[in-house]
Amino acid sequence: MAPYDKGANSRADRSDRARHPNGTPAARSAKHRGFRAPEPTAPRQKQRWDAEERRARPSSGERPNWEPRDSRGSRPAWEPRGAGRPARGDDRAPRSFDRNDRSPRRDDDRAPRRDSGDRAPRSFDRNDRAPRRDDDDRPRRFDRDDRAPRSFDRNDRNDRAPRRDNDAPRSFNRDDRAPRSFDRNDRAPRRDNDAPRSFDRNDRAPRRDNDDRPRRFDRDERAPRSFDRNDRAPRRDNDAPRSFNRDDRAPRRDNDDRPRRFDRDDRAPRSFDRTDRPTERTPFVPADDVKLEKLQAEATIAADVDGVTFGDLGIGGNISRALAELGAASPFPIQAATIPDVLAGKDVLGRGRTGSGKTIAFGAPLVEKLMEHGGGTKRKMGRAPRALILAPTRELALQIDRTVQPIARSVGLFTTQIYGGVPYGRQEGALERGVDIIVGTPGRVQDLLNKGKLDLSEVVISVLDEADHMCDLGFLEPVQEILRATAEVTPQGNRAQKLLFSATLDTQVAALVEQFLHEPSVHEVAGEDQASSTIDHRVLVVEQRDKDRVLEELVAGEGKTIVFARTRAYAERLAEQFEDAGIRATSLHGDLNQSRRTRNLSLLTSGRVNVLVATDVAARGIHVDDISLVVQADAPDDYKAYMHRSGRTGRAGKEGTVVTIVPRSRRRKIEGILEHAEIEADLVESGPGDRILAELAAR
DNA sequence: AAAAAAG
Repeated sequence: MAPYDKGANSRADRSDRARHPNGTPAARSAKHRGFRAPEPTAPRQKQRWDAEERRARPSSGERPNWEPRDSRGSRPAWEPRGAGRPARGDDRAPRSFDRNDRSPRRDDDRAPRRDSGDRAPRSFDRNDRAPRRDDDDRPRRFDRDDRAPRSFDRNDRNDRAPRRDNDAPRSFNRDDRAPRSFDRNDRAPRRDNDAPRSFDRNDRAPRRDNDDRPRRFDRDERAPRSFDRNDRAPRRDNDAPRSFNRDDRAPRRDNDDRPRRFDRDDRAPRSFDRTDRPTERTPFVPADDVKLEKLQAEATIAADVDGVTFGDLGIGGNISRALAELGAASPFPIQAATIPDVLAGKDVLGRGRTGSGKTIAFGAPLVEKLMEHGGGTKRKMGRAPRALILAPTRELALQIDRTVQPIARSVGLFTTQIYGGVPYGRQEGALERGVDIIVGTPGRVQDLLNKGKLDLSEVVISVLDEADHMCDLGFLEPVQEILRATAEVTPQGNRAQKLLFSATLDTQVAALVEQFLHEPSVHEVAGEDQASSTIDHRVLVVEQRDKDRVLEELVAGEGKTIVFARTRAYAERLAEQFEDAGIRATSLHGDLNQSRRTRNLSLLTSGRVNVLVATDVAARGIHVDDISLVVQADAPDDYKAYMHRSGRTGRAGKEGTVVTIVPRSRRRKIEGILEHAEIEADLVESGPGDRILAELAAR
């Protein structure tokens, strides 16, 4: 579709549906995007500002579409903006499409993040960068934050009893590990840095407690690991194997905590699993009896990375500076854990929730690696790409490119997005001109591959984000075909690399691992579980006939809310119902054309609407700052879905609430999911008008 | 069973 261009968009949009009544103007106006800079300081004000601006402006471009969705929509004032996009800043949006999409991105979001300060700077850059997409960058920062929280608590956990967990896949228990931190210091030598390391990390995030929770039980168990650790002093683990015995984890939580700490150090020792890592590296053992779920992995504790710099990990100066601009001044645990192995040419499995720095964990070393072996072909017209990054949704692919592109550009490499729903022209043109890194979704990549427009024979590094999801029916075959089309060895004769990342990486990836990976190292970050977090989980048992009214009361609050529905039709219906009720809401699902999807997501990130009703297309990886409430209008299919959906809130150590609505008949199912996810939540019967609804909505 | 991913 024409959608691309802005102008086009507008037209397209209308056609799409007029659904959105909001009337919104699209004007995200520059401000948002452009603005990012300000963020730190006073984000909110800006938003308001935006709103005003929007109203003021006529919309030129974008928004036109919106128009009032149907009649009904008389949109509240807010929407009226219709602003168009003016040039500049926001404008970015206009730019390309893709970009645009991105637009939504972040800026806004990020802003909040931590250091604002830092970011600020970037902002400017952005402009310059223009070319690139820049935006992306920023986002990262945030991520960082999120993670942070973890830390300390850990110890506490010990007490907790051993959870069971195991079962569950959760495997990761990250949390548990939490403890780590501090210890680290003790450890002394640790990497060089150690000294330095300090806790900064901590700062980041205080990690949250979360950890704790989950961890609870297990922790203890894990303890064992520890031992070894000590020995290791030097850590860095890399070598050492971060230890992880994920398996151990099983118990997950608990253990972690405590142990972790030690472990870290020890880890090395630990060995069992990983231990060797390098050497031994246990072959990823999938399954076996235990479900793979728990892949064993070496765990990295936040403390371990204190004081470590990207340079220490082997990342060059240009890339390190690009990362700093993105807000990643120093590596997060998952990055410190995987970067060395990726640079060493190994296949890597990384478990880390999005926003925990996963994108940089594979993006930075990928670019560094390309520089190494790539050399000469750089910038040659028509050169074939040498790296490929696949994601399950277009929005996630765009988000990843926003981060990877600036990193690549810092060393003269180019990325291009290859995803569906948009015209082929731009993508084919980029391929003809020659690019170094492809970031996209399976469908379009496979399409261009079969059309002979995309040559993957020189791809020596392939990344699968949300890898477990990429192994689902429907995704697996295209992914296998794509990976088969990539190179087996590098020009230097080394094995081409495959990197698999996901917050819920489990044995589901066994098929791909066995077919395409060679002795992969497995990494995870202790105490980083999704479960762990500052998220308050609630389950409301509601009569089917009262469901819609209950939902309306829940989303009536001021905070940003994402409502997950099982089907596209229900998501659309709820969005319309909310709008009719005077609530600024929009939707995101596969029935919308890409320009609309991009726009609607940006409406939420920019604050033009505070309720987004989506299908699971928005469950994984999407970063939107400050989501205070996640409502599951329909219970998730499994614990993974629960973890990914709930992970949209509680980021950066902020408070977050997840409310799941279930009919009485689904009580058992949701209880099973919560247990599997190692999340504790009380089930409460509720109905329209209950005070609890207003209380949850007010957060 | 649904959703996502090519059109």
